[in-house]
Amino acid sequence: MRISTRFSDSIHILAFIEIYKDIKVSSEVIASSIETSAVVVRRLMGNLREAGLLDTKQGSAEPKLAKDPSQITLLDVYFATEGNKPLFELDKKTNPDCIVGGNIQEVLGDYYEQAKISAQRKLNETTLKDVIETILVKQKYKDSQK
Amino acid sequence: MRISTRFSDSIHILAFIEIYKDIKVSSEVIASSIETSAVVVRRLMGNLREAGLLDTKQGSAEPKLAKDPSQITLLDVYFATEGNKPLFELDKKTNPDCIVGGNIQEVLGDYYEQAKISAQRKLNETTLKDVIETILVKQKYKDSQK
DNA sequence: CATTTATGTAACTCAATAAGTTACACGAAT
DNA sequence: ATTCGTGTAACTTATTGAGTTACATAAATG
Repeated sequence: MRISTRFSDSIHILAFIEIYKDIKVSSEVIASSIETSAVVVRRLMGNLREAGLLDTKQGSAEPKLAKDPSQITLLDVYFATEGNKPLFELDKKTNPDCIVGGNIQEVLGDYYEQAKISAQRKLNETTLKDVIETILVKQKYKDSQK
Repeated sequence: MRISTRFSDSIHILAFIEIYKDIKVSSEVIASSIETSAVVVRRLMGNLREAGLLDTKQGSAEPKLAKDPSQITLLDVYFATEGNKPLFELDKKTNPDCIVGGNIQEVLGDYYEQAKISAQRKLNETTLKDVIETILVKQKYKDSQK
């Protein structure tokens, strides 16, 4: 299983907006930090807006977090970008006339759900505030090494 | 993130082999339970063999589990099929000259690792024996409803 | 208030990858 | 010896995420 870079990129976007909240921040500028295109950034910002995590206004380069960073968890961002997609893929169909094929999907589905919930619970323990603080601490250390 | 059907299919294969251990089981037969092709099944069986979970012999339709079903966890199968691929994708590169871009990969990597371990721990709690038993119980219930 | 700047979004291309197919060498069973 | 089955390489196809182009519309600016 693999979670696409959309998730990482969305966290990146939110962290960037919060850290640089005092200056103008266009999708172009954010894109250059992620090293992707501005359109991709805008698309992701659209998801974050729909999820109620971000406020944006067309035409104005002034995105704002819709909540305090301490109230946004990685799980919130996960749902905003990945929705309710399953973490583990089940087959579309297996042979219903076979004992194994006829039952395994349901059985595995239950176990997968447990593993997924477990991962999500962990993501829910970390807030955007934690991420930002850790980024700033790391940067401070780098600066002190120069 | 999404784990491919290879994982589900591999568990399916192992469960099938164990349940039908008294009769001849060719890749063709297993494929018809999964509703896929025999070559795909053989490829997966190759992975399981490499991981030390399955014994197969070229030419003979008699695959055997290499361990007792109670000693094979879903995590073992996970590693056999998915290896050590990350659960969450990080960007290949972000702008090192930006405070956010220069630090976020390392920061997120740490949090991702925690979530991944959490999911894996859950997968490690379930054995092939559990899966097989649950399949058989479900089947028994279905049969009793006829 | 006209011009510039920026967002929001649709439509398309491109690349990566999982799944499925064909082909065939080689081992095992009969 | 012939048939059956595995192991594997090489190819095709489908899906999907990422990136691009284009443009309508909203806000900022001088």
